[in-house]
Amino acid sequence: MQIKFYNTLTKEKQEFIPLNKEEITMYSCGPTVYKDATIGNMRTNIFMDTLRRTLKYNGYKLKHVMNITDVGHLVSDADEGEDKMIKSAKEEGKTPLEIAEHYTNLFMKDLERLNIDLPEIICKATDNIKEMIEYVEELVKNGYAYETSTAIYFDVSKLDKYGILSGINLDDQKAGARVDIDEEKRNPYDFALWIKAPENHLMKWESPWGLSYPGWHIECSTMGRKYLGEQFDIHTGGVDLIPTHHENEIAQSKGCTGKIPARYWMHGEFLLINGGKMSKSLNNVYLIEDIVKRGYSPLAYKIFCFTSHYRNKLNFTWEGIDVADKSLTRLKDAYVKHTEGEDSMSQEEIQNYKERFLSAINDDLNMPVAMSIVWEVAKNAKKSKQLADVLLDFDKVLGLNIDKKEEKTQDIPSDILELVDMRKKARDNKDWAESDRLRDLIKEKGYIVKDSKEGTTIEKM
RNA sequence: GGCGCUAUAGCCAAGUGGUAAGGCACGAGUCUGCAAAACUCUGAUUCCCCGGUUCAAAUCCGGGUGGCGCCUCCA
Repeated sequence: MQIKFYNTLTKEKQEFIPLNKEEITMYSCGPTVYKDATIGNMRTNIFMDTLRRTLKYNGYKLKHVMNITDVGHLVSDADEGEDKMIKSAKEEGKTPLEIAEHYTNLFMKDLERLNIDLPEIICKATDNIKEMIEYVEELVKNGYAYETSTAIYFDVSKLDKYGILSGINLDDQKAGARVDIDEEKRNPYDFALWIKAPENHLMKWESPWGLSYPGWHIECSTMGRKYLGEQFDIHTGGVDLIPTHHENEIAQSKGCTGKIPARYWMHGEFLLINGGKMSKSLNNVYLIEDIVKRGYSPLAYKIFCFTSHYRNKLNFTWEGIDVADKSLTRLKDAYVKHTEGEDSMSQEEIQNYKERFLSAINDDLNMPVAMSIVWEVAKNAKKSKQLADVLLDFDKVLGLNIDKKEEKTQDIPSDILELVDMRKKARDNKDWAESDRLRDLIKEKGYIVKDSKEGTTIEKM
C-alpha cells in the first residue's frame, strides 16, 4: 500500500518512495545530554518510534541513525564560550564526560520505558571529531567558509538559496534584532562551523585552527554523511529545529556535497503544558519519571500522544494522562477478553480492520484514526482469539505492550493484605459497617479493593 | 517586523466538497449488601464570526476575531 508523508521541504503530503527499497535510510536528531530529557523531547521520540514501526510494518528494513550530542552548545550567542555541557558539569561537580554518560543513560532508560524501537546506529558527537574537522575543511576548500578571530563561519550568501526549509527570506530579517551583531561576520545569518576555544574551555580538540570545538550543526551533517551517505531518505526532528539547525544542516551539505541531505524532512510538533510552553521559569517541565512517580504507566504517555496527530500541538495536562492511563488499562483488559473468547470472525472482517489500520498509519502516521480502529476491534461485541491476534498485530506499530499485564497487582504490603482478609471475614458475616470501614482504611493507605463474582482483587491506586 | 500553526460536544481529538471517527467525563441501565471496577446504551440539526462559490461546504475562496509557536541550540 502507498505510504504518504508530509514533507517540510515541499510543504505537502507526498508519496514516500525510498531511494533503495531494500533498505530505508533515516537520520534523527537525538538528545543533548547535559540535562534531563523532558516529556516534550519524548513526544518527538515517540513520533520517531511510530515512524520506524510503520515502515517496518510495511515490510521495509531500516538503517536509522540517531546522534547523541555530547558536546555542549553555547548558552547563547552573547556568551563568550562557556557551553551548556561545561556549565552543567561545573554545577554538578562532574567532568563533562560524566555528565554526558549520566544523561545518556537516563535518556536510554526513558526510551526503554516507552518501548521505543531503537535506531540501528546511535553515535556520539565526540567520537566523530576527526570527521567533523574534515567536513569543515571541505567547506573551506569549496569556498563556503571563512575564518574570523573567533571561529570558522559558513557564508550563507555563497549558497544559491538559504532558507528553503523554513521559508525565511533573508532580506526580511532584521539583523541583530535580538542578538548583538558580530562585526566579523559577513552576513547576519552566517553561523559557526567550528569555534576557537578560549583558554579555560574544557572540551576542545586539536585542529587546523588550533584548540577548538565543533559548531552547532556540523555533527549532524558529518554523521549523516558518514553512516548514510550524501543523500538519504528521511530526516526527523522537532519543529524547533526547522529554522536554524536543519536549515544550517542543509546549507552545510549543499556546500560540501551539493546535495540536500534528506529527501523527506519530517518534524514533530511541540507538546504544550496547560496550553502554553514548557519552561523552567513556569516550573512546568515534566519528565517521564514524574509520570511514573504519580503512579501512571509510562506507556500511558505514549497512548496519550496517539490521541493527537504528530504535526499538531498537543496539550499536556495531568487529567489527560489520567484519561490515557485508564484507556490503556481498558485496552489491555479488552485484549485479555478476546484471548479467552470463543467466537469466530470472518476473514473479511479481519481483513477490513487490518486494511483500515494500515491506511491510517500510512496516511502520514494518522494515529488518532488508527486508534479508533484499535478501539473498534477491542470493543467488538464478539470475543475472539482472532481479534486478540489483530490487536497484537497492531501493537507492532503501537508498541503499547497490549499483551503484557500491568504490574500494579504486585508488591501489596502484608499489612494491606491483612486488612483485605479482615474485610473478607466481615463480609462473610454480613457485617457491612465493618466491611466498609476497612475498605475506607485500605483506601486511605493507597489501595483499592474491587469485588467481583470471582472474588476480591486489590490494586495500588 | 518576519515565518508558521490552529479554532469541531464538558475535556482531548479525527475528518479537507456529499451530509460530524475515536478516547475520557456526564447521564441511564446490568452487576453489587452498598460502592468501586467492569459491561451495555446515550451525546454536536452542527463544526469561531461574516460574506461568497456550489445541486451540495466543518471542508473551497475573501474578510474579520481569538489562541499558540518560532525567528534566543528548546524536541
